Amino acid sequence: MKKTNETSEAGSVGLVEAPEPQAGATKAPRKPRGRPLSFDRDAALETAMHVFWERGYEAASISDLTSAMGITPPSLYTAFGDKEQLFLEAIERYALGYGSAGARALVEEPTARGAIERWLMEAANELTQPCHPKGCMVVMAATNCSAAAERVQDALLLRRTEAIANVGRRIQGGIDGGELPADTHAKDLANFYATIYQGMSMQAKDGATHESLMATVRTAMRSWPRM
Amino acid sequence: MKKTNETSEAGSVGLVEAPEPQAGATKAPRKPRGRPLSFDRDAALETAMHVFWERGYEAASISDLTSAMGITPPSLYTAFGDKEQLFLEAIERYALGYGSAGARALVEEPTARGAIERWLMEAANELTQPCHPKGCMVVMAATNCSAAAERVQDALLLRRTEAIANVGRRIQGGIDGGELPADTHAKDLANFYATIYQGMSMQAKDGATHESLMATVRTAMRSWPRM
DNA sequence: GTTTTATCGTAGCGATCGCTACGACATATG
DNA sequence: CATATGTCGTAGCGATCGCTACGATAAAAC
Repeated sequence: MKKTNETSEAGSVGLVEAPEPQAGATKAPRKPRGRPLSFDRDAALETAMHVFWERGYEAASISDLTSAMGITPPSLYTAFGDKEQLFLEAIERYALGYGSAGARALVEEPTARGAIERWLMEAANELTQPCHPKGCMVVMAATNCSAAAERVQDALLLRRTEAIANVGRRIQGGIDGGELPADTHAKDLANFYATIYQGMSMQAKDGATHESLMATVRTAMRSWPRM
Repeated sequence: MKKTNETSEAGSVGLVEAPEPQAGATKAPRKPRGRPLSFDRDAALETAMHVFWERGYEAASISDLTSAMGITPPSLYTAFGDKEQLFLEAIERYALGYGSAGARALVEEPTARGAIERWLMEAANELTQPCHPKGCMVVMAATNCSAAAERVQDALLLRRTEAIANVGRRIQGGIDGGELPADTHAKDLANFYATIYQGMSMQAKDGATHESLMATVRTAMRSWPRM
């Protein structure tokens, strides 16, 4: 068996920060034994992410991926395991990059309302950018798949579920802090704004403009509970 | 060439009402020449619709379809043309059946607000029914496809666009009739509630309950413009 | 009855799918 | 140097995809 997953994990961590060689560490950062990869693994993963983002998990064929990444099938399988693992790495990369604005808004904004509003306004901007595929990859990349893609669908569903839970916790914090009425149902409100976000993602894929999504955000904020 | 599309059209019309033999009409309802179909075309189409609804356009294979419909591939191609035409017929059937509640609410309700609210409340019920696939077929059945499915994607996009336009016209009618503030932007408000509907469809596919979607509808109606 | 028309079931077409065997090649280790 | 390790490109595996040729069969037209 080949142990490709080891380097695989290191690669996705390397997106955040380089694996700093600790001074006097026991582990030496020695080079691996055999012939090294002849391509930039990170750049190839970035390209694969865009292909999956554009086409979806199953519609993106190995042929689509390898030609876009500039490598051959054996190289892809050596570096990433198989199609499913490559997709999961691509999703992780997406979540840490393009898809990270929402989580940042939730922890950085002082009020729950400000956090939700910033999340959606930044989404209106990001989902309609012309330099990458429209819509949210976590929402759109595996909506209709065959039974063979169940693991991938479950992974995306888990990410969506956890994101909504984070929104709910932020809202509950607002309730506890007196920002929102005490009788506010945090989960329902979180589901509402998640519904808005997922709907915006589909609208963006259907060609909606940034201005159109911004209007939707403004309208959605009118549903924010009044004290 | 075989002329299967002729009977094809008649079949989808027959969903609404039987082709009544007009008294003294010039066209006699004579039987077709050759060997008749050995299966119920309407029932087979209904089954195909459910398979497409459950799996999506591309993930539903001819093998999936024929085994569910209880027929062989040649019978499918004789009766429906090809996979694309079968899907388009299935979508038409869906729009006239399960997906027709929204259009009905728009024309039947006396107020624009009542129409939108009834549309979404009925959607909350329909999208979560356990006796058929979750979510809206027009929204979900071709979200991530290969380039080969462009025609199908365009057909669904057209249906979504027209549905939103209908909502916009109903809202504009409410503005003109004095039900809504004169400065209300009908298209923006229609896009907002379409975003809600499409988001609800994804939530339903992710396992949301009827009660959860109803809570979202109630929250969304708080965004309705106040006079 | 014969002829014509059209669907039937069997069987399989060419294309593409995800994936890999295999020998050549490039690197670290001894 | 020789050896071990692991990626390289070529070429193609078995499976499935959407779809169809073909002879048999069932109905209407004659």
